[in-house]
Amino acid sequence: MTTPRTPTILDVAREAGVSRQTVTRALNDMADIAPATRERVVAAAQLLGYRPNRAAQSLVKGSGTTIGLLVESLRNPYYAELASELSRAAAARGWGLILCDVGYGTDRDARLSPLLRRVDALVGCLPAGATADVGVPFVSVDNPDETVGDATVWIDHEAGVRAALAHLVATGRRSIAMIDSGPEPSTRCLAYRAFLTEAGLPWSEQSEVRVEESHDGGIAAAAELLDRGVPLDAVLAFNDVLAIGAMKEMAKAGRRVPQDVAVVGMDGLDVGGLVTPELTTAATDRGAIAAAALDLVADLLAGDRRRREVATGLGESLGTRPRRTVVPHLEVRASG
Amino acid sequence: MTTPRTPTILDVAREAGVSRQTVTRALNDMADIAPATRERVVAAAQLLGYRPNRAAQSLVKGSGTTIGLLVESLRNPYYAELASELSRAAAARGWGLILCDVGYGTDRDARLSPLLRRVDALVGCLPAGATADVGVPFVSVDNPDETVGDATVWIDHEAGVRAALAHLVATGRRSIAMIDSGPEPSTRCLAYRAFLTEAGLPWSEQSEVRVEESHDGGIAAAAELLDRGVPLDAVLAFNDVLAIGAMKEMAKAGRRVPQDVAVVGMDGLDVGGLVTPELTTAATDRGAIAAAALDLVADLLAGDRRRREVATGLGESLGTRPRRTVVPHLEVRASG
DNA sequence: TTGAAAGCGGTACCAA
DNA sequence: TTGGTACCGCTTTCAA
Repeated sequence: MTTPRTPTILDVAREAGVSRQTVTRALNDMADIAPATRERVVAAAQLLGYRPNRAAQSLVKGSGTTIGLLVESLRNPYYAELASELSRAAAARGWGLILCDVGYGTDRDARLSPLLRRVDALVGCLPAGATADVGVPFVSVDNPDETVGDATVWIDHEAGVRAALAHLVATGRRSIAMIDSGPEPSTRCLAYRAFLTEAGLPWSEQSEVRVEESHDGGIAAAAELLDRGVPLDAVLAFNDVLAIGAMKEMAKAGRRVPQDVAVVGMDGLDVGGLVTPELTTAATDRGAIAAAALDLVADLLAGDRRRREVATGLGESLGTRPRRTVVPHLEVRASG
Repeated sequence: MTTPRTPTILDVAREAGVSRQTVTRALNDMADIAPATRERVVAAAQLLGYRPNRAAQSLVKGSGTTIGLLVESLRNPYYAELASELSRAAAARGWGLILCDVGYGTDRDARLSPLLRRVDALVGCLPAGATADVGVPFVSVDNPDETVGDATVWIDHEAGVRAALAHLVATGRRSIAMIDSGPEPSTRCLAYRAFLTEAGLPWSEQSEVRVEESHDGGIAAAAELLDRGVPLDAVLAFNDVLAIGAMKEMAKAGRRVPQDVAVVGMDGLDVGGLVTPELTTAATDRGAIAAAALDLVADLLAGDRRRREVATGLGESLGTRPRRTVVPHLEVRASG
């Protein structure tokens, strides 16, 4: 038994006894077609299970922009909220957004390559130095390593850290530890040190813990801090996920939050509102981050065009478009 | 100044002084091309900012499957976790997954239509009777209304409810309320009633609250239950998000959870592990749900083919493939 | 109202 | 090692 290939517009035309243009007219609700003819065509298409070939359609109409979103895992609420914003921002521009949940650890590249042949550009939120040279424009979001990608959305975490610490100081805290993430002191951590110094607050190596960026990491960090037995009336965490883990461990160890020790996170995730007490956090505007990322993608896509104009002697000059957008922090959102 | 149109392979060929096939060879790392020629071509492509047209490429090579994922909002952790699984399952099949975060309320269709011209099928997780007749195969996930979509992933919530209630009863609870969602009693709610009856446990209309499916809904529901002043030593919630809201409100009202009142959710979301105490929940296997959904998509896509065979007299018979996959619940995950 | 022909931008096969 | 040519499936323009 021969498997018939998937039917094309020609098959429908043959079946309906008309030409292919007539099929197009019928199936696309165009004018100038006799109702009877249309019905016959529609019936034929239905019978054959015809569905227009998307690639052919795109080829002739222009394919529209599709971008890929790279995240470690959508189970991390930070990425989930960002993806939500990006999806809407993309939809607003009429762009498609292909999701690539690369997952922690392994075969990043394996998951990546099938994606690359489908997108015009990539927006990525990957911590490590992964994903260097893909073939398409690449906008990295909140990546401390600015050498990654063709453009960067940079979040002003220094301001966020200062706001968070100012809040703690204003509420009378003096022994403030920091839960940092990553092998090296982050920008946030450096800002933390600078603030403490300027404010004349105590700091020592014992004030900092460095853990993996996860809920469990937050738990481990809090346990470690308590273990050290140093004075501690507040903790600033690298982000909300860590902060929530820390809060949980503090409570488990019998410390009252925030009476005994205040915990402040960064990001302003929804989950911060689910826990008790609600998490105090230096929030970022993920809508703005998403918008900035898509603007950069648009710039990059347009930049190719501009570069071409110059190359062909038609353009004026390249014009130095910023390849780095700085997104500010919002106010500190204190818990009830 | 004329804006040059985006360069095609022909432009590169002209620039490099070769034929277009040679360009293809050079750019696709194919054999049988002189290194010098390749370099020249690559340079020309680089100069022109050439990038192959995806649509054209797809047209000639076969476009590969791309599916769309419809969710209310990725800010709802349930959808986020499901999207994560679906993304990976799709990647494993070499499929692309376009995300459509339709958002609550408004312009669903507006967000939907640009998506439809990009996908071969749709997987949707929409509660209301939205999105009836899209032009592509549609698999609805966990939708109580089975008339929606061409196939359904059905979750055996009845078993989940029974397991959850059995757990409560085993720990000595007798006055068990239910927080339900939606205007009508859900399947879960009916299962709840049946279980109570069979177990000889008390039930009255006062035992149920019906609220909007959100964290705030959970808060409101708990407040309402407490207001009623009926006996209450346990609450079963329609899902984890509601349960977490309820837990929070209970604690706020001075009820100890779980000593005074136990709260059980359904879903088994990660967030259940973030709150204190950790949420007890009747978990589902979202990996299985995702796999089932993609299997159904594959069936649907293949079904078109089969239908065609029959229509053209080549196929045997349609064969009644199930259009509804039932995914079981996992065990109840009790808190510490 | 319908049909014929010319592309859209690539890749593949065969001949040079 | 390279180029010529057909063709992928659809839409659009122009005639009939």
